Amino acid sequence: MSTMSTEQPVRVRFAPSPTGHLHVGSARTALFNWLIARKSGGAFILRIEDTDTARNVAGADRKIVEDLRWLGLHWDEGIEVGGPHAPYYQSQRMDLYEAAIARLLETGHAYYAFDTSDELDAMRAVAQERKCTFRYPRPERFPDEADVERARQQGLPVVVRFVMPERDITVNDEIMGDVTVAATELDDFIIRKADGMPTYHLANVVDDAHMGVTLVIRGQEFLAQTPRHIALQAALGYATPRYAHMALTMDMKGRKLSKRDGAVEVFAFRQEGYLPEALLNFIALLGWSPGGDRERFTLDEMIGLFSLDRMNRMNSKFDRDKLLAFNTDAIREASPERLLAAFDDWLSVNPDSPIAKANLDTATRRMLLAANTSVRTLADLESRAGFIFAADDAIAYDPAAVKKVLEKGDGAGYAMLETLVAVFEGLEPWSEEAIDETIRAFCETQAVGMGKVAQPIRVAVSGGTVSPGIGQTLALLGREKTLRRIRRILTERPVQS
RNA sequence: GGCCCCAUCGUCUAGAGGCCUAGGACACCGGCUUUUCACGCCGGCAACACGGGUUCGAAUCCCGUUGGGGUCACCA
Repeated sequence: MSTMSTEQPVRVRFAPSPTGHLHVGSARTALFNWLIARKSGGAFILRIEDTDTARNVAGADRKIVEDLRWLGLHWDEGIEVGGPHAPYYQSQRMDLYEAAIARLLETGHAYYAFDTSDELDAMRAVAQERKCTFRYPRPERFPDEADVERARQQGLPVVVRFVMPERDITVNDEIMGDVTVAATELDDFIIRKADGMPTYHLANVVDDAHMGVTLVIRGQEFLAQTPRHIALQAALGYATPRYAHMALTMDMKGRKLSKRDGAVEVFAFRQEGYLPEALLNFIALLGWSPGGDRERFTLDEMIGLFSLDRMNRMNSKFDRDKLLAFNTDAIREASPERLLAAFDDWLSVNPDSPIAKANLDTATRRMLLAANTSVRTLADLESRAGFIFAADDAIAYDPAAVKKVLEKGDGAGYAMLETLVAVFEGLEPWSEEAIDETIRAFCETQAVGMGKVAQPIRVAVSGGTVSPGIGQTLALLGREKTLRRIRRILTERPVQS
């Protein structure tokens, strides 16, 4: 079978910058790396690329760790778990970069430069005017240490640039195919910034080599940069790893996924009540398909099915509706234990919700879940049943609901509530079953439809027309609160017609 | 703008020259179910960007056009 890949164990890495919570696009990159590591019996490494001191956000590494763990994408080597190539923060590996830069300087593969950003901008502007690609003008004579000293004294920025070889470079990409970039498109890029930190290109290449990374799976935005990395590897005597550049995930308009149209961080989806298995399944299908009609998989199934040659080359759009559908199914298919665990996790990341503040016992949480199997996200439980646990005077009445359910027909709904008060006062015991049974019997003797009875109650206790089953709702609410809310609406009569 | 990548329903995709009158899923529309909202079930609408080739035959191969994306940083 073709799915029984002969993939050799690969060493892959996920190397985010610590700027905040994990973005779903990054999660997708992490997932594919993780999948192939698991499938091949290789290793998945988590490295933090924090060489941009200005952009680093304190605590972001912790958030990334939390998000990755929530997804179930565990790493074999990296921050927090350690490994043979520790440390896994680039800011702690400066000696490695310094050694590499020194070697490049000594062998004539790199040189110092002192241009200010204004000068650089001016040169680019000129190139722009002449409509040609800007390429940094390599000096005929490379500055020596004395020049560096002089530049420093003059307060000029001192950077190190790599001598880009004058040859076309082909990337043998496992997704995009062979991509050749002409020598004329590449110039002497910076490998050490004025603040002494290595640039992404240098640190990334050095670390991948030292950590024994054999396969690099990353977003297509890096494809055009890869020739630089290949040249760097050649100059440093490193082997070039295999490359696989994935097409990107965009928003529904084909633009970059932005916070403006909804959650983009894994943590935000967690707070919105998505299950990691649903998110992962959905994300996996953005640019990958095992072929055929199947599209629902567990993580374990994905490991078995995954292969790079099934990756698409075209960008995909993040369709939130489809994700919601996946989540709906994941909730419906989850075992009671799994669902309870997921709900508890949701409560832990939504501590301010009424439902979390109610500190429900396990039996009640189970009951709530069992009776609301039609929710699409765990957060729906809050919007559906949150009012039960809110304070009585926090209930806001929906004017349209009041008008339609209570006032219509000369206040028939209010009249119904008046009658119901007496019924509820004598109802024993106050349980879901007894309440349902009593209401059912009441409807029969009064010869009215269920809707005529249940809807007024809903509006009275919730303010709107939506709630879980009426028996469960009132049982959870308790007799006292039920009656209090009914009496309150009878006195207030919130909307005048 | 230069360079690079891409192009099947609105969206994710199946499709590796005849199996395609193009399949599945989501969304949408209609119906059923129903104490509310949903869920669910059934049915329907809907695509090979365009133009040239190659071939007995093209969604599948080639070229061009158009469109989209990426990249040209002391960000990763």
